[in-house]
Amino acid sequence: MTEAGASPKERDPQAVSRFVELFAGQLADAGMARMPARVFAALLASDDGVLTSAELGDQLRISPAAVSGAVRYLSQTHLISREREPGSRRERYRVHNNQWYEAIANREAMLRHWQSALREGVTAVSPGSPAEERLRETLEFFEFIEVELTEMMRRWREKRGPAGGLR
Amino acid sequence: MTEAGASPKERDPQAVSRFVELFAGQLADAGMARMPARVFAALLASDDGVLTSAELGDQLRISPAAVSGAVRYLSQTHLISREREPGSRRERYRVHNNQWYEAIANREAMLRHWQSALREGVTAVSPGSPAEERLRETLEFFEFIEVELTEMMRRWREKRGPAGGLR
DNA sequence: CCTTAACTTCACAAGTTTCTGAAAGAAGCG
DNA sequence: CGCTTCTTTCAGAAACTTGTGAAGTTAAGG
Repeated sequence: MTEAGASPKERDPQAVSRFVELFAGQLADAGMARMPARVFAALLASDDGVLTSAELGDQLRISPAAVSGAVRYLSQTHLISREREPGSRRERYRVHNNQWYEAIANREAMLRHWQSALREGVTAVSPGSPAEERLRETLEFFEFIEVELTEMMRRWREKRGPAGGLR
Repeated sequence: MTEAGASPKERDPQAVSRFVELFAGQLADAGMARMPARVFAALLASDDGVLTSAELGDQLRISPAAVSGAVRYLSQTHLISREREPGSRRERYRVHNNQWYEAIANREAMLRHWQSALREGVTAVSPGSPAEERLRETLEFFEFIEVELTEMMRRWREKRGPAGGLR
């Protein structure tokens, strides 16, 4: 009854691994570096959203060094947090159930950079030219996006839990 | 009076080039390949939004081969269109004033891929587990985003011109 | 139809990124 | 305190990416 078959009652490690690699590949296509993407996907699919360094290295068949690099990146960008297993020297890494997509959706820093580059562009072209109008309009678009994204995330939070953000 | 100085009355090629490289760098950080990003930025900052292959190679100091590769990518993704200069064998490339940001904002294909990966993930983990809930919620988030993005772009079009989309 | 200008394709060299093994660095536990 | 277990850092090998030159293809214009 533990064999492969339709509608498994239990976690299917092979299928999970397939998902992890597939989803990680898509994160990578979207610009995330390969190892961080794999580690993040593995955590997403883990039972409790928590894995140790050793478990990660094991599942993904990567060296401790690779795990180290990946989790450093992920915790710097607040996609995961590290915690120490009490009474052990093992580190555990956890996905934030209710915050990680905000981190993804929130490209505020990026938008600001784009905006500032565009302001520079506006001053470089001839006043009154089509180029100037084009750049101004693009700038307005990014300002629009910035406001919209903020509101969108507010709506998501509301929809999720009128109770509040933490779970 | 055509020298460098404060508030130039005319287009300042050096400043434009600085903008092009800066903005292209940011597009590259966001995941666009280097050459397409530079070509696209150059078109954005060009006076009429139109440049020939030769002009592009000239301004960016890249080979015809590099131009060719970049414009192929850009026109495949509908960020620019190619047109033939009538009575000449030169090709011209043009940014779409009112559509290119839609192309950027419209990550529908990407969202669909993420969603389908997540659906696969949901079936791989144990039913009723926290993992299942986590993946389901993530899936819902992306479904939410998809709807929101569509509405956001509709609002942008409205705001731009009640007149209509073409200019 | 031949010439020639323009664009495209392709193989490869140069440059960059990525992951590993090895060694060094922390920190629990006796 | 020192032993042991885990994590981090770092230099370098391997893999991948990128842009070029050169050859090939297309089509305008004589």
